[in-house]
Amino acid sequence: MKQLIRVMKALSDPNRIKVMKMLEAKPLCVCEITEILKLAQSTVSKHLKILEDAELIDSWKEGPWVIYRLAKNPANQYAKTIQGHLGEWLFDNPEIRKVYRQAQVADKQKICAA
Amino acid sequence: MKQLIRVMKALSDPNRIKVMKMLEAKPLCVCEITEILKLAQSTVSKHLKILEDAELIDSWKEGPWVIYRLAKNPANQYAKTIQGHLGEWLFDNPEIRKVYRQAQVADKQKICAA
DNA sequence: TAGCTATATCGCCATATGTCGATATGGTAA
DNA sequence: TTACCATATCGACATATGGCGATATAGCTA
Repeated sequence: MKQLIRVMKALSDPNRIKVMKMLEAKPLCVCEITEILKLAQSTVSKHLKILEDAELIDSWKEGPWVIYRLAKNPANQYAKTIQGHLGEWLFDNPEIRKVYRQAQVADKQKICAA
Repeated sequence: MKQLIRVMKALSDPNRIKVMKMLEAKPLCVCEITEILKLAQSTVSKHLKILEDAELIDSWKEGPWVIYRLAKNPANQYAKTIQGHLGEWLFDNPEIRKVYRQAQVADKQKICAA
């Protein structure tokens, strides 16, 4: 039950939902997500940890960045199922469409190390 | 997005998850749920309101009782989808199995007006 | 080594949430 | 009407959550 609640809690926040939808566009580094959400970097880092703990996303290092993406085939069945549905949800939401489009064109070379 | 978050928040609490699974056994009145969860009646009432606001359950009056059941075909697509999955989840969880069995045999004639 | 960049963690604060007991509401029975 | 029962709402409390700025960590580059 803890695993299920972790997933539900993780998706109980609008900014974390936005992150999930942004990552559908493409994998992103923390500074890109921070720029799009207009939150403090520490806040974004915390959100990402919550999503990662729920197995909804995963990450790897790439040069100076930590890149996050939607988790591929999570062991957590709840994460896997809900993540699948999320992919079909919310595209009619203007706020979501906006961050999704921003994610599509995000360029870490330009955003980071400004 | 608010609707989705309402559903996710509603299912972010172990006692509310238990209520959902108990209602899979059969519709129950508030005093039966209160007895099984061993919580204050006011607490149970609040949990039920949260689940009902998310369209995961609905209710009707029947004699002295208010009976709650899993919502049939909720207009809220998120509620509908997640409710469907919940029906297949967590039966391997001992805590859930316990309250499920208690719900199956609950008898409001015996529990209420003790 | 020193300094810079990206990210994570820490400490704090305001608000949200889960819990309870007490009280209000609504219906039924005497 | 009065009394009682089931349920809902209220007010208070402790804990959880989301936000921030400051600081720590890790890797790269000069």
